[in-house]
Amino acid sequence: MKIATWNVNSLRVRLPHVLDWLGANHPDVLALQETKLSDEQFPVEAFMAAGYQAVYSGQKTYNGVAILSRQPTRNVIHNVPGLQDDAQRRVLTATIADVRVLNVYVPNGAEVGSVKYAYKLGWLNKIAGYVREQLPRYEKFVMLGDFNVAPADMDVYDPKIWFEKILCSTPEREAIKRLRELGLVDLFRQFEQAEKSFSWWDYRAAAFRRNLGLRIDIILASPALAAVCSACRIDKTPRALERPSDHAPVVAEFMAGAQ
DNA sequence: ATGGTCGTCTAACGA
Repeated sequence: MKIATWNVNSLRVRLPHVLDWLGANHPDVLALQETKLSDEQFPVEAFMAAGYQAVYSGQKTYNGVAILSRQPTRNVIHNVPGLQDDAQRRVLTATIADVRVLNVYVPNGAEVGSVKYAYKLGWLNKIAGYVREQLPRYEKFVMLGDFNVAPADMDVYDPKIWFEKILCSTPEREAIKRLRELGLVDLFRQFEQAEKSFSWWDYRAAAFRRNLGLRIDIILASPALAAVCSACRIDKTPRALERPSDHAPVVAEFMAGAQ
């Protein structure tokens, strides 16, 4: 089984890239963030033709998450306790085969100390409460998406520049640490990885060409699922295409038994 | 160099 996450920064613009990537990689599950589409505009047919079902929680212009899967999705949840009244569509939960999937688009936070930063920390706290309550119910649980947090200095091209800046501040990193303390495992760090492995590069200043990036797209798994994970990698290929998303997909593979 | 680039819509704003 192969499970992936990708912030596409507008599914309308990136649909050709996503379809090409599905064809080349045939993941069982692909969690998307920043679709920026209302539900009526979601390209269900294009994915169906590619062999994928889709569930989605969208809004116009901003945010929007979706889960694509080869097998049917069950028990789809669009809301989280404490975030029911949040108009921002940032979370989607569904079961595929025997895996409970929680797709998140964590708020960016704009700047440390801002109103958006407070919203981000509150949002992370509520999601952690949801995970604490849900995780014991599922042996195979995966929380993945754009976390908008680089968990450690090794996930940042220049930790001095980013010291206590947004995406790297101590309270944000502690929020991620708390998720790990609930038992979730950062699959990427279970394996030997190249130094300076990142999943997001700013569009500006030729950041991708210079590999000035951060690892903010993350796949966290329950212990039972982490135990059968055989690989986790970032696929930089689509970031090098014409008119790319600013994020690259992250892919985790699981040995039979997670099928 | 306190900028730079995208995507949303066509003015700023969010990332």
